[in-house]
Amino acid sequence: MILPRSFYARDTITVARELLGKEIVHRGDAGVTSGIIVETEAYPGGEDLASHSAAGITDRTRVIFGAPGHAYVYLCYGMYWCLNFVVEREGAPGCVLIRALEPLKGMEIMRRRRPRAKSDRELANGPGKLTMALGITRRENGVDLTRGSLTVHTHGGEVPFDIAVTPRIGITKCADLPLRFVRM
DNA sequence: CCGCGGATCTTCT
DNA sequence: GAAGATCCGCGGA
Repeated sequence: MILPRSFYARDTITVARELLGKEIVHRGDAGVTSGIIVETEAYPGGEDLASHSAAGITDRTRVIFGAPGHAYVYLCYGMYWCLNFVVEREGAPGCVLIRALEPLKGMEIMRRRRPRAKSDRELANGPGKLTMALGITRRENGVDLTRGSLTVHTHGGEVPFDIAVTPRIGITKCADLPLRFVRM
């Protein structure tokens, strides 16, 4: 089942936690690839200076202030694409960074896109790696996650799991907030 | 396994 | 003009 827009139209931390265990599916030119979300980070906006939306509405951040259930894709360090999901109600900023996937469908396609991966678990165990594995680039910025080529689904047969909570990785502002969530 | 530095370019100051 | 939500290869333990 595709997650409905109401799933995303909630507070950032709740959505970041509940995205763990869900399946991201991308239908690209090479075929279908997918993976289970195992690591996320919350970027709630507002007082959080680490959130891109702290800069206000700009060409880059406009999508973060828009309707929930859309993708926010940006270029990191000039070389890597990072995938976020827009959350909170329309007009309120908030997004969730997808930091790692457990590869599921289209493993052959992902291996071709990630020639440097020495094992299957290295295919998508990082924010830049998972966009490479799924073939996600600027083209996907702003797309609707409830229809189209990039969607998020429930994943049946999921057994309960623990969630580890830690500070977010690789930031300098608001670096101590416990906003990173990892499926154990 | 761990730490270090280079690559590379968009965005905001 | 500088920083930045990263990755990879290298060298050492």
